[in-house]
Amino acid sequence: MRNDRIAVFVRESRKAAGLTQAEFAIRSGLGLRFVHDLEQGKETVRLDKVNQALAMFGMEAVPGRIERKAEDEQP
Amino acid sequence: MRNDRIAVFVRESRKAAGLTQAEFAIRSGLGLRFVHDLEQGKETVRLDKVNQALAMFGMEAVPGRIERKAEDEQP
DNA sequence: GACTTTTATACCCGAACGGGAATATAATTA
DNA sequence: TAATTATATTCCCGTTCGGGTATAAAAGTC
Repeated sequence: MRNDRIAVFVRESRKAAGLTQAEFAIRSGLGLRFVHDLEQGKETVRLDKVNQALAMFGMEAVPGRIERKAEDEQP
Repeated sequence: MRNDRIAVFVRESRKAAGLTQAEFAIRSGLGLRFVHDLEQGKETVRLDKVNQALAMFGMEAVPGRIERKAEDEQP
């Protein structure tokens, strides 16, 4: 599993909005299965669906510099 | 066609690197067809492939605020 | 600890992605 | 303008996504 940035963003935004995956699926017009997969960081999802989810929060997928997690840093 | 941010970024980065679509396809391990589709802004591409392309420039798909183009602005 | 809600998996299957390769069209260059 | 190179488009087709639904597991509540 990877692609945490988008997965984490969607999950946290959804929770912040007080929605369950099921509710979010309905409101966004996406399938529950997809919402789950997306939040799990599934890498092979389709970009249009990802954007459909991000659009719920005024966001979209854009290029961003890859950044290491703190744990991976060289001391 | 939509998803210009990623499409434009890949196209311009590739050209800046002095690569043709064919060369870029080979180096990135992606299909020529996909590279073309991506640069055309095809929306239904798979995220892992998009990231595979962006990774060539140290980038990845991340959530970003949707921004209108200047032309769409209300005067 | 029993009950309710939410999240995680599984299955079936139509729809569509993407690779490779061939060809057409457009853009560069000599 | 002819020749060369790059980009766009098309075909065949194996692989896989994602919807819907059912169920299991986990998390949260009283």
